[in-house]
Amino acid sequence: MERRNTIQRSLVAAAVQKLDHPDAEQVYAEVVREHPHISKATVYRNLNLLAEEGAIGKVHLSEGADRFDCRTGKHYHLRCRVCGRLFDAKMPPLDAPERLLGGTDGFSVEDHTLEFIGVCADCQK
Amino acid sequence: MERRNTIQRSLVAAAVQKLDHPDAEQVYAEVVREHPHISKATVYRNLNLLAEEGAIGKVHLSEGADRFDCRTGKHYHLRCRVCGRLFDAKMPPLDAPERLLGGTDGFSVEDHTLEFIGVCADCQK
DNA sequence: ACCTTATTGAAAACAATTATCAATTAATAT
DNA sequence: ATATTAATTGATAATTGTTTTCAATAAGGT
Repeated sequence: MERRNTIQRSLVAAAVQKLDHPDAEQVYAEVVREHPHISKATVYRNLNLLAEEGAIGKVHLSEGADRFDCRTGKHYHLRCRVCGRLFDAKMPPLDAPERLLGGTDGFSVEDHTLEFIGVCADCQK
Repeated sequence: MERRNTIQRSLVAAAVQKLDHPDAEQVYAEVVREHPHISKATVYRNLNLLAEEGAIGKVHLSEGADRFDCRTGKHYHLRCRVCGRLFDAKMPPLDAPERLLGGTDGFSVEDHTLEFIGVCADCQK
């Protein structure tokens, strides 16, 4: 199952770089301009492949479609509940917040997600 | 639009009390035993109504269907990635974690979600 | 050029949820 | 009790976001 370099794959990767936290639909819209025959399934497939191999990040939110992120290091997001835009939080990842979990009966914490919800500067006007 | 007391609504509420963080499907399965003619749409509608009025909690996770919670106060959850079960975190809600967000360009934070992912005691065996 | 196999495109399948709408029913007034 | 009326229901269709299927295509090595 060695990976091959397809033009579709690099177009998808480039679109994630170019766009700001796009969802799959937006990536498709961007790629289809250069490559009008690409299938939506190919976009989804490649987004997932790229995310699996760590080339991009996949962000699951408390509302709406998944977003994709060219920043790959662990970081949190702020989601504007008005326009839906995502912003990178300028905040270091919490250091082992599971230590705050007093006595969780042998549950072994491997990861956590943290999402901030609010209204962005533009939408406050 | 004043709310009425229907038997369906109270059965849905009772099922959420009885079950442990069920999803809509599980609530339906429970209610349909007593009330075989209930529609799935009615279950979804009432879960959302109850959540809106604060009688139950609705939990959106990073995977799978939404869960419902008879505990209504703000608290976090641990999700077992093996069996999917949800556990209440014995941890006080973070106090204004948005203070850790240095300079977020006028974004006003109203809320946040925090979810722990790992493996529960049972699934570690 | 040839072979093997990953990848593609198109469409269907899928999962979770919401919308539609005529029929029913709870709460209120009569 | 009875009529009124608007919320609610049940059944189904529609939606949204995503994955699966599968025959056809194309990469990359030999």
